[in-house]
Amino acid sequence: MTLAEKAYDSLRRDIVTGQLKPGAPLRMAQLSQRYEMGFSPLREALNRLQAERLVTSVALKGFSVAPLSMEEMWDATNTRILIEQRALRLSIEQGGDEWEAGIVGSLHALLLQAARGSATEAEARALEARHHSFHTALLSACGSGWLMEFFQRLYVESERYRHPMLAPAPGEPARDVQAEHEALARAALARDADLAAALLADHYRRTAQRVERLTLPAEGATQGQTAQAPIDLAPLAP
Amino acid sequence: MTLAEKAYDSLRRDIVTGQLKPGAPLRMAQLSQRYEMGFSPLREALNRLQAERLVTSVALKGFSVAPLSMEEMWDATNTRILIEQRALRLSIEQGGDEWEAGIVGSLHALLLQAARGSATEAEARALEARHHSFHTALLSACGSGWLMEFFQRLYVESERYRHPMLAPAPGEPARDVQAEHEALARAALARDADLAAALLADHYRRTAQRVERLTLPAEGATQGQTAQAPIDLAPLAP
DNA sequence: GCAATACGGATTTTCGAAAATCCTACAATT
DNA sequence: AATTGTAGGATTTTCGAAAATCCGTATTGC
Repeated sequence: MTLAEKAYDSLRRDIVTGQLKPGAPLRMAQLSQRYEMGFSPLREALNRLQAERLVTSVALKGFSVAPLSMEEMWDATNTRILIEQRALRLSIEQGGDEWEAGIVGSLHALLLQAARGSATEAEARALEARHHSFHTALLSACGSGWLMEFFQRLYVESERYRHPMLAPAPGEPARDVQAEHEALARAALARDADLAAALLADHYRRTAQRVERLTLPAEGATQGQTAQAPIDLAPLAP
Repeated sequence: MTLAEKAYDSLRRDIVTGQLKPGAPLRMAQLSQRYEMGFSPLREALNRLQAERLVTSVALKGFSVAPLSMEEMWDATNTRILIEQRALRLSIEQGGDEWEAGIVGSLHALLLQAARGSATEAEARALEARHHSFHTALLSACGSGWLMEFFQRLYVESERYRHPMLAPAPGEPARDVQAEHEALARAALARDADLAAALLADHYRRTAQRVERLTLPAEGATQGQTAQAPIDLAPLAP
């Protein structure tokens, strides 16, 4: 694995997990220290991330972490629903035994990890990985490289919004996400395209609504870190 | 404009117009000579293009122009129809005076340039630019950054397939593309979403079918440049 | 007093060479 | 004869410094 690839992975993770805050400027000298490498591999990674809209850049003024906003989140979830409903319907039409096995297997792995909890950093990462695998498995038989690519793009985007929300929120009704995943898998395996599509849309809208509820109270905070803002989307240096 | 941006534009154009053939390896030394710049800006551009799937790369083995194929083309057109139908419907719902003016204006400019022909290189480029502007104007009121981004991605992709097809083909029924554009604009301005969506899908499917007809005869050609293959999708050095 | 301009430090961008890696052809061994 | 091992050249990747650019400050001119 080349340094540029390492840089890409590290930066990507740090952006998605919010270690690098939305809007934060990314100075070459800082990054060079933080990741212990020269400018070249970093620039390479930053350019790829820019093309994926995880970072923005202005010529001769450098890079910064792409900002987040509620409008953008809703745009992403709506587009996500469009893309994934299509991919899901295609998969339900065309999927064979392998597709079904992939769903059953990845759902099982997801449920195991969910039962195990996501207290530690490592557990949270494992849960996220299996969540991603499950959603990928659902759509994997759609036969469209473009749909899959757009799905991946939007998945990462949604991860940025979901991440601060992993810890159980105070005063939020509990939600059994894994039950939703199970229902979704069942509908897909039963080849009930309409039901599966509806469940999928619901799943994402529910998540978006929760993100919105947990974020808006913190939105008022202008700049200085307010004492107990549960989620922080404000631009702030790393 | 930085060198990296120049490199990006040049490479992008040369790939889209087929000057750099699909599958052709992109050696740093060659590119450095061709575009008269060092490695750094080229690498930067190549990484951005890789994220956009216009070039592929293997670690330590370098970059090459992304290949084309009929399956990929159909995938791109189908996905395009999904994305653009949604964006068009949203625009028809939400578009105001500015949106209408944009359509009328860009259509007018497109028709003027089309009447002027596309014999020279410069004319062809102008026509392409106005074609792009028109399709962008149609969707511009959708209010979704993600839909617009995916639209742009797929537009470029389709351009790669359409480009060899600019010259009128022998033995092909003439097609009045601009009439299709006019009908599309009329339906959109009349706020007839269903008709507009249907015309849009038709427009793209027709184009895809034409590309397929003009390409398949040349598909048999294995490697060596066959004498008169009208379109060449085969990997070949620049 | 205010605007415009020039300077200095900080930052990005680019270059050219060094380091690391890959591929090919050839030789040695089984 | 086939396979493995090995040098050589070609190519990519990375570094560190030089060049170019930007931003804030201070200075000059009106």
